[in-house]
Amino acid sequence: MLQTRLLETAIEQFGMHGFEGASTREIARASGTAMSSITYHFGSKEGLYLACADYIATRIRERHAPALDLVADLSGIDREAAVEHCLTIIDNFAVIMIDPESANWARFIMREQHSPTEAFERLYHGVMKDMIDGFSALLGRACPDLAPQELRALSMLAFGQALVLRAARASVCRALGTDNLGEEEARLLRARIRVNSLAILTGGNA
Amino acid sequence: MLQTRLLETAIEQFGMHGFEGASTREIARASGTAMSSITYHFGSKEGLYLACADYIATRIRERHAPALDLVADLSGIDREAAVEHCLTIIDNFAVIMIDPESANWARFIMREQHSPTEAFERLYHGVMKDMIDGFSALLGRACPDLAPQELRALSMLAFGQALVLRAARASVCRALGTDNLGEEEARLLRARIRVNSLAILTGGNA
DNA sequence: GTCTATACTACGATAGAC
DNA sequence: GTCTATCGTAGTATAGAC
Repeated sequence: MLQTRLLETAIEQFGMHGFEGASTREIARASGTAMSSITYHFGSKEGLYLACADYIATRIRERHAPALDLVADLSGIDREAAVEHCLTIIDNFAVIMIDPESANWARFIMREQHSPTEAFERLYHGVMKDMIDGFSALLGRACPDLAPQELRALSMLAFGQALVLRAARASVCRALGTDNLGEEEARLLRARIRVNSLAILTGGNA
Repeated sequence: MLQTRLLETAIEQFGMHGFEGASTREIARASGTAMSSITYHFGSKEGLYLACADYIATRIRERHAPALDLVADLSGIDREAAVEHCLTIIDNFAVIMIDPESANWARFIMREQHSPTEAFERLYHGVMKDMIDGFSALLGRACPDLAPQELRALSMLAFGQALVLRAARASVCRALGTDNLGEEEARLLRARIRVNSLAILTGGNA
């Protein structure tokens, strides 16, 4: 599919060089087609950029489907199970942050986090909102004494532990004395995230 | 100082639009000078970019001087004091991540985290290395049972909690239902980070 | 040291053949 | 639906006046 090939190349290029820095000529060339195909299929460079946001949201939603199902129905879940579900979701997120595959669209999203455009709206309402809302609700079962606003803050901080593995990847690698995050490093990091998260959920905020 | 004015404008522009996206013309114009001044003072666009990295490293080092002093001499520090110092440093970092002033150079650094260039070397050896090494050593006093590699992993994860406030700023704001992180949100977030960090240091990893 | 003027390249968009 | 050709604009770098 030409459109898909263009989208995946574009996400890579937009992530690597930014919106202004990426060139439609190069995106087309790397996709094995002519630049005017972008105009034809997406209207303009900006149209392509927004289509990338939708594409990313869909892909993430697919990948997080198990986690979203986990929080879909909270009725009759006890506190211990809620804690365990939280740990699973955070670990799930950590795996994605470690995975090299997340590099391309992570950079795309990071850029939007700093100065959001229409593309951020599509990402947020396409997948982020449901993840944050769902996780906060689940967290409420694990930490029943926290106010709603505190739960939302805690959600973001908990994700932050895993996010750093992508957002500050180069520093993490340096700190661990490695070139990239292989299986050994992944095991170490996920284990620590689990221990930390358990302490947060059962110690400090219980 | 013309050079300083150019550097600060450049950091803003490089952060906002990326290396390729930022234009030397615009940087010069916003600094109130001609574009050829950049060539004269920094050699080229790339020279300006690298000079920005050095400038950022120096600025951060200034700002983190109290924290770096804190970890300079660990002799005769007891465990309780080490925990308290860790909490102070993490809070210090959180304040910087919340501060709007960090936005410009944070974007610059984030870009380098994803695909490091020579500029990352200058940032890392200019300030990051000392911060990570120092904090890991301090953490070793707070959590004496952890192996050195685990301490380094834990350091990065602990910073991650604060980093998310800058790296995923737009999502954090949405989650908290606010347009920006004001005093009220800052108080809430810092309090939670402190509680979480205390739980991590004394509960899960003690 | 800072300016103007200019050479050269690459960009996004569009028109029109097929 | 995909291509080639081309237009107008904006980029970096450089040369040379002052």
